[in-house]
Amino acid sequence: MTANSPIRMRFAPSPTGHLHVGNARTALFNWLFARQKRGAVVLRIEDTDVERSEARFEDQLIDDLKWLGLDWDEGPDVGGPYAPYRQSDRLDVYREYGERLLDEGKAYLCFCTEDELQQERDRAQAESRQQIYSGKCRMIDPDEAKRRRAGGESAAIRLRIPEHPIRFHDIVHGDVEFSNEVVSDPIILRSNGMPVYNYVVVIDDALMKITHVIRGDDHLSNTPKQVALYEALGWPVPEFAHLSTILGSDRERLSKRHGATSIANFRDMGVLPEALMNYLALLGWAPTGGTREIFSLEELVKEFSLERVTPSPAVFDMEKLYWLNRHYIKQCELQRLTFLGLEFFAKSGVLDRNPTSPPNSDRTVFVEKSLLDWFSRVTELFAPYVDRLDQLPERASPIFSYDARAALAAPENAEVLAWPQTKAVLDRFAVKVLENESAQVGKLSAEEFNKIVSEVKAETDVKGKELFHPIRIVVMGSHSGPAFDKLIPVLEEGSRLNLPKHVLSVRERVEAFSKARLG
RNA sequence: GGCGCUAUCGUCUAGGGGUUAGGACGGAAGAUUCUCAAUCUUCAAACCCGGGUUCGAUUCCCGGUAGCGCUACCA
Repeated sequence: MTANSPIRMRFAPSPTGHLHVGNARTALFNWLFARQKRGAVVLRIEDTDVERSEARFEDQLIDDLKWLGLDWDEGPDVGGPYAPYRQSDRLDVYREYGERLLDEGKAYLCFCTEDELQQERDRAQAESRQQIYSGKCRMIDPDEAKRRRAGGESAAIRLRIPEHPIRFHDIVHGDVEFSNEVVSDPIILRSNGMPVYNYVVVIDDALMKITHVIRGDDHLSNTPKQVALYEALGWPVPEFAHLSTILGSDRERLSKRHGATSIANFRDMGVLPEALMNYLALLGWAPTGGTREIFSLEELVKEFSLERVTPSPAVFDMEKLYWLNRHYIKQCELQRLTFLGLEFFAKSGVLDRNPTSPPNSDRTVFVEKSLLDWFSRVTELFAPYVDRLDQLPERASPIFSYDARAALAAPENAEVLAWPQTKAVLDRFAVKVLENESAQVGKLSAEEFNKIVSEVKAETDVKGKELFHPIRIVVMGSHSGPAFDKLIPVLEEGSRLNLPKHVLSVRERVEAFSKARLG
């Protein structure tokens, strides 16, 4: 690796589903390193596994990556000097180099059948020996082998592993050495002509001039095979950085069993991309000093360092992600938060999706200005209370579904309702609201409401929570909730809007409550 | 089984031959608020085990143990 060659990184997911958090972290670290070093980022689609790869997953992957705020300089969607960037479009290249290795004697044809190989492995297993390929076909004369292949015998191409230990450097793990005794001659091209992962990565990384390979440490044990390939081809070996595994709370590899693991899951839960990225950066990396926790993508680009990446596996902690998400929700510009929240309100049914909205825009809800303004105030009111945006409709439910009977019956309200002063407060409050002219038309202002409260206070001589709790139960159905100043106007305006389900005004709430209370 | 990687509070981590082993999430307590949340303050909580090396190891070395990974004509 020449020291002054431009830094080139790659992110190489398989299109087998939505982007997983582990892969997202790998993508992030690659991206951070590249952007910091002013290097290039390549997106390459590894679809040599025909069984599991699907074209539509490629689009999902790209959407997920973009949602996270990542971008790339070369890739199947944007092109670039080393195109194509999809492995299924590069099969000729792999075959060409396979033949070259064969001609140079660095690789050989293997005629063993899968059954034979399986038996070999079983025997090795039974005798508790190393399960490596016996090398049976290593000695076949190359010319004879070619004749057999030409004659129709099916053959795979295997790389010859050299007779010396294989060493390489890893930025996070240091020097790593594998004895050649324990690494099998790997198949690089299957008998059906399809290349194998450990081979194509090397060909592609080398041809695409990748200088630093950052990937999950599940590839660490594969690296010696790859290093042997670079050497066989006479190509420079890149720098490696193997990132630790992300574990679930049971210390097992994070999987669907652990709940949300794909980027799409987090997006659908209303986790902000900046929160996810910040969290992922902290999984395995810490800044100098180790005390700062909040980082934007731009700040990470400045601070990030591969040398400071921890080699030990990390347990994914949802609570800490939520903490960051709460932080970013509070930071979030209200307009953006409102649009994000609208999705979830629409999903919960308190808001109609505009039937005239374009068919492919199910992630965007179109609403008229008055509705938008009102929802932005609802969002402002309740967003500080949620871990994730999908909890917004639930938190805001006192606005949308008011149930006087339930409020009277709720065990958590029982104590407040039983206070001796409560009856007087309730009575006076009801009278005041009902006789208020603004309240009659759903236009009670915060000021007028406060005036009513002070009058109730003066007339009943009840103050503090003995005063506020009963009133809050009437208005919200619960003795805890947001401040009245902001809540009252939201209720009043909501009652005048054309929503799928009518929002009750303060007066309507008082009427319903009195009716339920007094029979 | 073989090989490899890893090992600091419950979790993410800082640190590093001599420290009161630091921060954050979560937990507990208190302050504040009409309430909840938020906020602020305080508290509890860790160097896997055993051998070396050393005046001194949590830190360096070796071994053990445990977890994870690889051991495919998967990626």
